[in-house]
Amino acid sequence: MKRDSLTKESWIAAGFRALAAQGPKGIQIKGLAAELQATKGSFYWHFKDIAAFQAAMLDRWLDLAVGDILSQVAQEPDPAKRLALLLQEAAASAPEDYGGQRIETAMRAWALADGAVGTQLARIDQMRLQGLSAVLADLGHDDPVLAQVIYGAYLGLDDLQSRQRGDVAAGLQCLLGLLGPGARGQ
Amino acid sequence: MKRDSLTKESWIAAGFRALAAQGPKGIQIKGLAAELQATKGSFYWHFKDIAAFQAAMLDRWLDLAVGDILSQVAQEPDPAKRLALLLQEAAASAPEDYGGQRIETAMRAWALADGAVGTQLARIDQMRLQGLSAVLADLGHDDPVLAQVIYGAYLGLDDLQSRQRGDVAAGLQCLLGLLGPGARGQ
DNA sequence: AACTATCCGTACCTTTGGGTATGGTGAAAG
DNA sequence: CTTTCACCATACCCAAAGGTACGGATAGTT
Repeated sequence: MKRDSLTKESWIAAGFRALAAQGPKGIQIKGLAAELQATKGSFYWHFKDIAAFQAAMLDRWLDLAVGDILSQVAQEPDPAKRLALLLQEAAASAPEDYGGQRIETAMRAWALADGAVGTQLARIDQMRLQGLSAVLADLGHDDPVLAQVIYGAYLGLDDLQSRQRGDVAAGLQCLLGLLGPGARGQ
Repeated sequence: MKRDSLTKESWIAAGFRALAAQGPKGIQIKGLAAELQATKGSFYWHFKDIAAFQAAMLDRWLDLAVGDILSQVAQEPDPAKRLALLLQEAAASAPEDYGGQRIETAMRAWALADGAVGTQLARIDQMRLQGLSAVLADLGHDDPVLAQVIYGAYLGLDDLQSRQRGDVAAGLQCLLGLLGPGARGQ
């Protein structure tokens, strides 16, 4: 292998960075190549076309978004601490090389304009909701809508506070306070 | 005036419809002209260029998103009913000619990729949050974060449930239930 | 009837981005 | 030293989209 050769991962990471910075229109070969100081020749060596590249990004995204978070959380014995750990892990953003904090919102925006992205997003949301529902059930909350409310509030707060003042942690703390003393695992 | 002549509003409405259906990339002259059964000649008669068209959409959007909703809500004497009325008006989607239910999410996605849209969205969010905060203050909730939580939950639920099962109304009902009996104005 | 302003269709230019073909370069194997 | 293969640069084609110039059609005006 040559010393300075790029990998699929290099291109995928650049794709996430461009998506986070410029939206879906940022995912274009010439732009990514410029940032990687390469040309389209390299891109078409690693990927058949743009569609294949997008599919690779979606595969990678599932790892970044869910990964082994849920299994890690499941190992925490105390239900209340499980909830806190879950929300903490959810707030942990992707690595800076992969778009950092803004990648979550950017992917959700991309999902609106592309069916394949939407399908993958539906899978990820469903996994997260299932994990959150399980934790809430252990805390005695059996309303299936509650998980959607908490997760939805997290998503909405993240979107809101990218333009308004405030921080997501305080919002979630406020919401958990409404659930009663039993849920505040600290 | 000729009998079948298009107006600025015709193009703007078509722009919102295309945005709601295909995302920001749907806003392109040829496509809009095809739906209006016209050509680019008409577009460039009504608008200087794409940037001017986008600016006109943003102006129109502020009317659609806020309009006289807040002043209408302010005329309701009962604070609890004010909250219910506010959330009800928020759930009322834009006219179908202007993208209907999906336009809100589509605009928020567009805001991520375009600074001017983001600025206008910040204005709209700020007006809505101020109105919601005022109603909540009348109900005795003085936590300034609470308005962000409720509004954020509404936004997040709307996004979530476009791909998952559930309805926004049930989610908001669940959230308001946590606020205590005083807030359930029905 | 002639004139004018409004409104829009058509033809054309230019840029941009996806995609392909092909040749070149360095590292490692023989 | 030569061959091979992984990796990439260059040049080119093509389709699509923004933008411009100009002419034609229609309604109202004088």
